[in-house]
Amino acid sequence: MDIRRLRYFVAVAEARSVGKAAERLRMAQPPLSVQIRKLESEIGAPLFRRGTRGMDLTEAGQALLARASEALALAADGIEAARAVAAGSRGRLSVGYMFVLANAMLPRLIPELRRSIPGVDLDFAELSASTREARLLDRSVTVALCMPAIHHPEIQVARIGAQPFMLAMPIRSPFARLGSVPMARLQGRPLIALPPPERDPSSSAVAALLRRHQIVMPIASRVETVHSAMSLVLAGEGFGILPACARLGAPRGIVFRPLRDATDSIDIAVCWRRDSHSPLIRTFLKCAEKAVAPL
Amino acid sequence: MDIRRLRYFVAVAEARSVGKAAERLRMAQPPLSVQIRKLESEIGAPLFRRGTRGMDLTEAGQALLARASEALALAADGIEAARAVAAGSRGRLSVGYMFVLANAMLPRLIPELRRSIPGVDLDFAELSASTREARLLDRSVTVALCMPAIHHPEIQVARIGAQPFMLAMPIRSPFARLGSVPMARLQGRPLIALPPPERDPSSSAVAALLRRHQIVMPIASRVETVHSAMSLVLAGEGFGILPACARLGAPRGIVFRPLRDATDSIDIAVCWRRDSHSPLIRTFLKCAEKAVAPL
DNA sequence: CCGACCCATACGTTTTCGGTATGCCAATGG
DNA sequence: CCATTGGCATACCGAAAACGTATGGGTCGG
Repeated sequence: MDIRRLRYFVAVAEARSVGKAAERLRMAQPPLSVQIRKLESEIGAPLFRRGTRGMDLTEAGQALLARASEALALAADGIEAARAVAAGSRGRLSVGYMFVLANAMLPRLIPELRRSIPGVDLDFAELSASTREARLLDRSVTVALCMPAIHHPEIQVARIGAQPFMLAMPIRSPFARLGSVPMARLQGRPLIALPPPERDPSSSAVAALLRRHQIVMPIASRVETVHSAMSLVLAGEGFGILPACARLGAPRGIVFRPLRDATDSIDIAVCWRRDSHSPLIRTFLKCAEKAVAPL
Repeated sequence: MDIRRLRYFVAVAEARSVGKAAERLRMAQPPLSVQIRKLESEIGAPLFRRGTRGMDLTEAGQALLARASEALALAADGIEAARAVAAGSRGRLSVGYMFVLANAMLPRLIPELRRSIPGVDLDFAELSASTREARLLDRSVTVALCMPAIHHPEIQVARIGAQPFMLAMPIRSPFARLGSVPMARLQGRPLIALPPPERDPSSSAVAALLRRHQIVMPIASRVETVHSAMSLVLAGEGFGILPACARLGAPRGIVFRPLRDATDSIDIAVCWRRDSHSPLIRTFLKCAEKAVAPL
C-alpha cells in the first residue's frame, strides 16, 4: 500500500471528480482513474459510486477518507518535524551544568536560550564531576557547561571563559581582614582539595599553582564538589582555593579573597559529543558565551 | 513521498539495523539501505547514526518515528475500516420507519439489530408517507420499514409481513359491542381516509376492499397519518379502516374490531435503494423478518 | 592478522507508474 | 431522434522507480 494512492484518493474524494482531482494533482485523468481502481481492488470494495456527473463516496469510502486524510497530515507533519529538528528550530536540548556555575550563569543563560530557540524544549540537569563524561557519551545530556573542561577524544570542547582562583575562608579567619592574600602566606596551611583530573593529579590547576609558587599545603580533606569544599571551609577544616564564581553560591560565613600574584584561572567550557551535529549546539554556544561575558 | 519509505523507516528504526529490518520485510538489505538514504536526502538530514553495530535514531529520526508510526497505524486502520464497512461489520445504518409500525416492531427489532451487528452505529428516523421516498433516494435513510410498500423504479422492496384491516371506532360506537363487523354494515358510514398511493387512488387497498364488497363510504376526512386518523375517529368524525397493528398505538377510547368476510391485508415491507449494496441491508432484512414474525 | 559483521555502492532486471489516444455511457439540447 | 457534451474506463507505450545479486569498505573480536 502506497501513500500516493491515499493522497490520490483524498484528492478525488474532495474534488468529487477524477478529472478535477487530476487537474489539481497536475496529472492526466486516466492514470488517476487507474490508481483509484487499484486502491478499490486492494481494499476489495468500491470506495466511490460512479454517477454520470462525478464520483461520490460510498460508506466504505467515507470511513477511509476520515482516517486517510488524518494519516496524510500526520505523515507530512512527521517529515516537517524531522526537518525542523534537524534545522534546530524544534526539538529538545538537554543541558548539563556543574552546580558551581549555576548561580553565575543560568539566570542569564536560560532566558537567552528561550529567546533564541523558542520552539525547543529545554531540559536541565546538574552534573557531577564524576559523571559528566558519561552523561555526554550516553547522550543523556547534549551539551555540558563544565569547569574545568573535559578532556576526552570523543568530546569537543569550547572554552567560553575563565575564573581566577580565590581563597575561601571562614569570616573569622585572620586572612579575612586582608584585601588580598599573598601566596606565601599559604605555606603549610591546610587545604580542602577537589578531585584532581583523573589519573593525573599533578595536572590539577590548583596543584600547578601551588607548585609554581613553591607552596606546600597539606590536604586536610578531599571532597567531590565545590559546595562540599565550602562546607568544610566554613567548619574550619581548612582553606579552599576555588573559582571566583563559587562565591555566588557560598553560605554565609565564608569570604573570598583574591590571591595576590596568582593570575591562574580555571576554564569555563561548553562540551559536547564530537558526533553530535545538532545546530542547537552552535546556538547554545553563542548563548553561553553571552551569558558568561559579564563574569 | 511514499508510505513505503515510512514503513521501511519504521522497520529499520525498530530493528535498529538495516539487515534485521530487511529480513523482517522479506527483502534484501541493499535496496532497503537505498530507500532509507533516499528518505534522508528527501528530508535533507540524517535520520540515523550509522555505528559499527547497527543504526541508531538521531533526534530528527525520533521526531519522525513518532509521527510516522502513528500515520502508518492510521492508514492501516483506514483500509481496515473501509473493508469492515464494506463487509457490514462496522459502519452506520440509518433506519427509517413509519410511525404505525413503531410500537409493533421496534421493541423486537432494535435488540435484534444490536445483537446481529454490534459494531454498527444505528440511527432511527420516523418517516412520513410523503417523504419516505425522498429520504431513501437522497440516502438520508438506508432502509425503511414501510406500510404499505413503496413503488418506485429505484427502490427495492421486500415484503416481510402483512396486517389485516380492522375497523377502528370510538368505544361508544354501537359496533363496539360486536365481536366482528360485517362489511355490509359499513354501507354509507363516514370514513376517515388516508392518502391514496400517489396518482392512482383506486389502487389503495382500502378502496379496493370497499369496491369489491360494493360498499360506499363517504370520505369524512383525509388525513396524513394513521395517528391523525385515530384522533378523528375518537372525535366521532367517522370510522377508520386501519391495519391491525395500529391498535398498539391507539389512544384510550378507540376500539378495533375485525371486519367479517374481509381477508384483505396491507403489506409491511423493507425498502431500500436498488444501488445500495451494503450487506447491512440483508442483515437488517433478516432482523426485520424475525421482528415481524409474531404479528 | 584474519574472519565476521554490517552498511554502502554498482549494475542489470522487473515492476509500476504516468501520458496519449480512444471507447463507452448518460444526460442535454435542438 | 440524433448529435453533442461531459465524465470515467481501457489500451498501449515510454519512463522511472524499486528490487536482487555481486561487491566494496569500514570496525570489532579472536
